[in-house]
Amino acid sequence: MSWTEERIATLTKMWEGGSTASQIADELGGVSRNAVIGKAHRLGLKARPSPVKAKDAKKPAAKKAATAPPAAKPAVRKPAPKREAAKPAPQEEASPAAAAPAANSGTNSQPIPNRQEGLPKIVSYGPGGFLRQGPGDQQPPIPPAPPRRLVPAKPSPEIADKTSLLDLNDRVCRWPMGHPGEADFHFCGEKVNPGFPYCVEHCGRAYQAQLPRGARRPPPPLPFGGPRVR
DNA sequence: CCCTGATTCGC
DNA sequence: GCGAATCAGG
Repeated sequence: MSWTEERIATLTKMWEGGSTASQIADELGGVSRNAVIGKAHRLGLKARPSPVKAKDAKKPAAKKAATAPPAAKPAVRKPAPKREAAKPAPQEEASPAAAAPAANSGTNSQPIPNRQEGLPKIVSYGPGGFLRQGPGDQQPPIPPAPPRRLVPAKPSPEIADKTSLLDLNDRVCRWPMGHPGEADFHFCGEKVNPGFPYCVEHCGRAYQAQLPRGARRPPPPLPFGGPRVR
């Protein structure tokens, strides 16, 4: 399985959208969680609330006994030995500075509460790999009010005033037109169905019944030949 | 235990 | 460039 443009696009969107690497890997299929993380890092998009504490001011360069540790370098990663022997250097540095009262106590603010707290919320992704939220995430009622007919694509008049990523706000339809990365990729841009991220027309397409992640097999009939080609 | 992301390093 | 193995925190 290779990293095509679309797979990378989906990975990027989901990663930035707050999905976990496992979810992304599951969605993409054919790749492991580690592959997703590795790719994300290679793409340069990292920095997300990670469980491992963010060491700062300390040198983490004691991991693999980097430069020239005196002998005893296990080096090779064996397939299945027990834990790698030894963390060689305890690395003791006596904090010399007397004062340094560290007045950075209030700098811990992570504006990223974007995590499912065990809720069975269903998060899936639309045609362009864009976050698609369930109706319950917005406002419980409000029937999508299906349109009379579904026209293939007739959102904005011309591509001249097409809705770009920067033009998105919570009043215009975020339905992607085309594929990310393409020259004329844009968004629907219609006035949204109040309470939804899409216009009335695209709500009818976005909010089709989505099975839980486990029992989901055939992708729903999405337009534009969505990114998932399994 | 489970989960998470980070990192390393052989391929 | 890729990703399994590994690490490390929650």
